[in-house]
Amino acid sequence: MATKTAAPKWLNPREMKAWRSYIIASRRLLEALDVDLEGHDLSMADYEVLAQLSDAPGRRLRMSELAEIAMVSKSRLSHRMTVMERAGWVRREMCTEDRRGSFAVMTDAGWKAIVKAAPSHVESVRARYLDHLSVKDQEDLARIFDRLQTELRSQFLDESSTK
Amino acid sequence: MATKTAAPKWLNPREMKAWRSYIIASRRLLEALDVDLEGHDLSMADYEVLAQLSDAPGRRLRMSELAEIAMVSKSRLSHRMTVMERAGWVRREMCTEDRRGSFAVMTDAGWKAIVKAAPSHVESVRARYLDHLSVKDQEDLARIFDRLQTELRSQFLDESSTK
DNA sequence: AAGAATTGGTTCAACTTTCAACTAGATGAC
DNA sequence: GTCATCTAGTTGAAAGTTGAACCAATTCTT
Repeated sequence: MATKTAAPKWLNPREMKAWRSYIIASRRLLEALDVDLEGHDLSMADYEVLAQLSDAPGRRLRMSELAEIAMVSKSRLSHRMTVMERAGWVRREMCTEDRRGSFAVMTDAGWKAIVKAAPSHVESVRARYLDHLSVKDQEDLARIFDRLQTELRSQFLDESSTK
Repeated sequence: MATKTAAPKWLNPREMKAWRSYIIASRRLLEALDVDLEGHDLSMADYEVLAQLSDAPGRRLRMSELAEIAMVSKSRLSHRMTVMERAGWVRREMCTEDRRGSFAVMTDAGWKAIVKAAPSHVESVRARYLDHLSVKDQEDLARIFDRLQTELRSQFLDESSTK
């Protein structure tokens, strides 16, 4: 791992603040958002799965694709699907083109559930996060975290190829 | 819940970007940091517990205090402690002043483990996060997330009093 | 066209987290 | 002092998550 200039071992106060305040606020924020969703019997992760599915054409997606865009493991998606299937929000359908595969399909009840939950979730994102940011803050954060994401992805690709 | 001006129901593109890029990058970041720590048989949560404990005078803290500052539930701390106790990193000690209570105490082995893990974790925080931020970014993030945390805490206090 | 390697998805077992119940000691009211 | 209430911490069961093993279908190689 080549570093341009040898980085000091520990974090200086500025770095420390940038790190700690981010990590602590994020924990609290995620926690608050999760609590806010509880009223709809949803976790953030399940919400994300349903939201992605509801956005897909025909409200159906291949399992792996859904896992990918909702950022959950295949195994986890499989488990959550059986739970949400029991709740009547989704169902699985055989995939005829590739008979290993299956589709996750959102039911009407699932659609109703997400349509019902969405406004309150959005309100919650506002109240917990966006409302405390200026327009400039929002733009800064978008820029910063976009870059971060790009870097992380390229690191990930590097690591999985060289390893 | 009084809003100054009625907020539109959905997020505009700028808000959406500020939200999505933050949440996605954060997920990836946390994931990467956790993977980096795996080599030391630690999760971020356990690392945090040990780090806080190692900072405490005498490397000992009351269980509830440790739970508080490491941001984990009492129950969870209790369970993790028994795991880490088995690993020989910590031990519990009776508290004589308040005989309901107990102390979490870091052992020498635990101290060695955290001292060994810390530099690589710091390096990981740099490589995954700090290195991609300008000094200005760092200052902005510190300011933004500090404010966020303050707001979230005051919301939390409000909600638990009025509820 | 046969076998090897890959992919899509599920399942099992181990482990972690949560929630509610519980024990035991401390505190407060009267 | 005694009864109620509160607090510290643990426990056990249920639910959630992970990762490896697995099955079946597909694709690649030759």
